[in-house]
Amino acid sequence: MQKELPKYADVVLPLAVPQYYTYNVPEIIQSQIKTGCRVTVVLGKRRIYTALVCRLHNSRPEGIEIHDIISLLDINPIIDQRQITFWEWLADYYMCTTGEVYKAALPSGLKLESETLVFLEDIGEKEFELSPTELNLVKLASKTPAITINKLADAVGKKDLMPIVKRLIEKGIFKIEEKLKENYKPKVFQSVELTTEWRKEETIQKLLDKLEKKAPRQAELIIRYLHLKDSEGTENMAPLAKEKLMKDARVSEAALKALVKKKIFQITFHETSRLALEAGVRKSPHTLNDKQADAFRKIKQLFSEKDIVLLHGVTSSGKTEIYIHLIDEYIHQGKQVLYLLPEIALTAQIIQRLRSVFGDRVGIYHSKFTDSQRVEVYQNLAGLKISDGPAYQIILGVRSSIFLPFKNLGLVIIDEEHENTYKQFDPAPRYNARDASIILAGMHGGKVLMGTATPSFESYMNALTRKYGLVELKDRYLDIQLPEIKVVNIREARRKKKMKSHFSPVLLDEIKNAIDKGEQVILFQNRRGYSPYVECNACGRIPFCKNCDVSLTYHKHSNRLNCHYCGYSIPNLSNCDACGSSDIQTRGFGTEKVEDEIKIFFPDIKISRMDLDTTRTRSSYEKIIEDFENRKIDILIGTQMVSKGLDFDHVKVVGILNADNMLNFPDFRSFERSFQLIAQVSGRAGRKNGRGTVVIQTGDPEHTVVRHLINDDYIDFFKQQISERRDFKYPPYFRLIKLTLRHKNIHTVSKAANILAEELRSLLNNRVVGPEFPLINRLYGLHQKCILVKLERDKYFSGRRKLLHETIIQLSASAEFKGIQIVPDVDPYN
DNA sequence: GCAGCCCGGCCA
DNA sequence: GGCCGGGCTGCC
Repeated sequence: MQKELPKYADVVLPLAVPQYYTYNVPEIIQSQIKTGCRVTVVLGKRRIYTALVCRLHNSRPEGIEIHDIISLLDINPIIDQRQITFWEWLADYYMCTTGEVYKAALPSGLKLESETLVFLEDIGEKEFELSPTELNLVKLASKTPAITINKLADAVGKKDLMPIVKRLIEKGIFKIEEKLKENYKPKVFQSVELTTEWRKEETIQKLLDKLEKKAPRQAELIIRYLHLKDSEGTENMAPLAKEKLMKDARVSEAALKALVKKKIFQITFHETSRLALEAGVRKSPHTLNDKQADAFRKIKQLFSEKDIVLLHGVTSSGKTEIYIHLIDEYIHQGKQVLYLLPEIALTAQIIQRLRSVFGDRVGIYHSKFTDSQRVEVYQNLAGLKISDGPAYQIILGVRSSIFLPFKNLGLVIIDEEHENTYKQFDPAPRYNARDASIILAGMHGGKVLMGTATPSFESYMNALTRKYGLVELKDRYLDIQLPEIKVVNIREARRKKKMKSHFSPVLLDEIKNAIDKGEQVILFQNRRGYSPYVECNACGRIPFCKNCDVSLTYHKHSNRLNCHYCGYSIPNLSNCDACGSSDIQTRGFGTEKVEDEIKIFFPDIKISRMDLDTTRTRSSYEKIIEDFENRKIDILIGTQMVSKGLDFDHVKVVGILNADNMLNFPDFRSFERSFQLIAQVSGRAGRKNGRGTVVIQTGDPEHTVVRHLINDDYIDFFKQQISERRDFKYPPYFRLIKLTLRHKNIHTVSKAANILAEELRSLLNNRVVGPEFPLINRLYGLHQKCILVKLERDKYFSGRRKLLHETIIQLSASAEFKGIQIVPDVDPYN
C-alpha cells in the first residue's frame, strides 16, 4: 500500500514564538517535502519567512485558518531528525523557543526573509492633493523602478512609513509587493577560452597577423592568452581565469569584449567556493613522546567505558598533538570530528597544524567568517552542494559550530573547556556549547574529550566522581620548565613610593632584561580603554552612561567616553559638565593606558595591544598574532584575549598588572576564574627557550588564589574552594537559574520581581534567592532585578526547572507583568 | 519579528 | 479633531 502523502506541515519560524505553526502542503510538493526541508511561508499580513519543516502529518488543526506553503526550498533536508531533537532539547533546557535556536543555528544566508518593495502606479495625467511628506515620497519613488520601504523610510528619516504609504496606495499612486531578499550569492569565477574554430595554430597565426595592424590590443590579449596557456603546460586543461589573463595582459575589458563578440574568445561562468584552499603537502602526525603516548592510550582505554574524558594537562604539555592522533583514528573510521575552541584567535594557530595533517578535510566555522562563507561550510556538511573540495570530516570552530549538520559525529574535542566564551550570554539561546555538545555527541553515539590546564570546577568534580574519565599530563612538552612566579605587593610598593605609575620595579626590571636579550613580553590587564572612569577634581562628578548605570570609560585614542555595555559614546569633556572646572582626571587604568605608559619606559620598542578595540576585524586579529609570532612586536598588552591558549615560543616575561580587580569581582566564580586566567596567561611564558617569569602585581600577596598559583597546585585549590561551593549552594553542587527582570520603570520591575520571587518561594522554598539589584542596575535604559534559583542536581531537577518555567510563562501573561521582560539564564556563568 | 490596532498626548 | 508615537497582541 502506498503511504498517504502529507497534507500539513508543522514548521518552526525564526522568531521567539513558543509553538510550531501549521501550513498546508500544496499538492504539487506533497511528494517531495520532507522534515528538515526549508519552506517559505507568510506569517501575519504579508511578511515572508523561511521556516523549517519539523513534522508532516494529515490532521487538520481546528479553529484556525491554514495558509499554503509558498515554496519548497530544499529537495534534500538540510537538517536531520536528530538535529530537530537537539534543537528541542536546547530550547527546553535553556528555556527559550525552538525558533530562537533555529535563528542561531542557521547562517542568515539560509534564512531568506522578505522586504516590502514600493512601486509607482501608472498615474497618467491625473491630479492629486498631496501633503508635503506624501509629495516627497512620490518624488523619491519616481526616481527608481522600485524601492524598498526601508530605504524610503531612511531617505525621509522616519521610522514607520506604512501608514503614509497605505494612504498613497488608497489614492492609487503606490503599489507594494513582498520580495525575498537574496542574502547568499554563490561566488562566480569566469574563465576565458578560445572558441573551437580558433584553436588550430595556423588559423590563430593568420588572425594575429591581421589583428596586429587593426587592433593591437586584441592581438596582445591573444598572445598573452597563448603564453599563459603554454606556461601552464599541456596536461593542465583547467580553464584560464579571466582575472588572471586581464592582469597579465594589461589591456582594457573592451578588447576582451570585442574578441568575445567576434566569437574568438568565449567566457564561461563557474560557481566556485569561497573556501577554496590549496591542497598543501600533507604530513603524518608528529610522533608522541612517552608521556603523550601514555595519555593517548589512557584516553582510548577510558573511552571504552566512558563517553567523556577530561584531559587535565599543564600548559605546553602538547595536548594538541594528542588531539591530532585521536582525530586521525576517528576519521579513519569514517566518523566526523568537531574540534571546539573558545576564541577565533586560536583557530588561526591551530588550523595550520590541522591542515598540515588533514589537508582540505578540515573546515573552519566562526563568527568572523562572512555569512556567505558560513553558508558554504553549512552546505558542505549538509551535502547540499558540490563544492570545490571534499566533504569536511573535521570542523574547527567556536561555540556556534555545534549547530552544523553533522551526520556521523564520532568525537567532540573541547579545548580549554573551562573558558567562559563557551557560554552564550545574550541573546537567547543562552546555551553552553560545552554542555550542549555533550548532548549532541550522545545523540550520535560519539565521544567527548575535554582538555584544559585549569579545569572548570564542574568538569573536575565530574572527573573526581568518575562520571568522566580523567587523564593527567603533568609534564610540559620537551621538558620546558614552568615559569617562576614573582608576587609583588603593590600596596607596599606604593607606600614606599617605589611604583612607577602602574609598574613595580620588579616588573620593569624583568621587562628590561627580556627586551635586552631580544625576548618578548606579555602584559595582562583585564580592562580595555584608557581609564574606566574620569572624575572632576573640583566637584567629584563622574560622567555616567545615559542608558546604563555604569561610568563611561575614557578612550584616549578616539578621545571619547564610551559605555562598554550599550555602546553609548560622547566626546571627551574638556570641562566638567556639572561645575565647569577643567580639572578632570582619569582614574584607574586599562590596556590603552598601559600601552601609553610602557612606551615612556621603552621608547624604542615595538608595542602592540590586543583587546576588543584593536581586533574588530578578523584580519586585525590575525595580524597581531602573526606579528607577535614573527617577533615584529616586543611587548604585547592585552585583555583576557591573550590568555586563551595562544602559543608563542619566545615569551620570557608575563606581567599581571593588577590581579585584585579580578579577585574582588563580586560573583561566586571570581576565585576560580582568577586562578584560571592567571594560570593561563602565565602558561604563555617560557616555552622553547628557557624558563619564563611571571610577575603578579597585587595588593594582597597572601590571597589564597595567589598562594596556590605560586605552588602551581590546582588540585589543592580546588579542594579548598569546593567546600565553600557546597556550603553556599553553588555549582558544581547545585545548578543555578538566574532570572533577570527588565522594565523602564524601577518600581514596576521591583514590584514584579517581588511577586515572582514570592510565587517561586511558595513552590521551591529556600531555593529562591532575591530579588536583588544586579551589578548593573540599569542597562540599555531598562532597570533590572535578579532572582537566583539554586536547584539540587538530583532527579527532581528537571521537574523543578519545568515548574519554574511554567510559573514564569503564567506570570508574564498576567496584568501586573505587562511589558516586563523576564530573561531566564540556565547555568549562568556568573 | 512585525503589522495593525488602540490609546494617550499634544497642537489646532 | 487629527496626527503621531508607544505599547500590546496575534500571527498557523
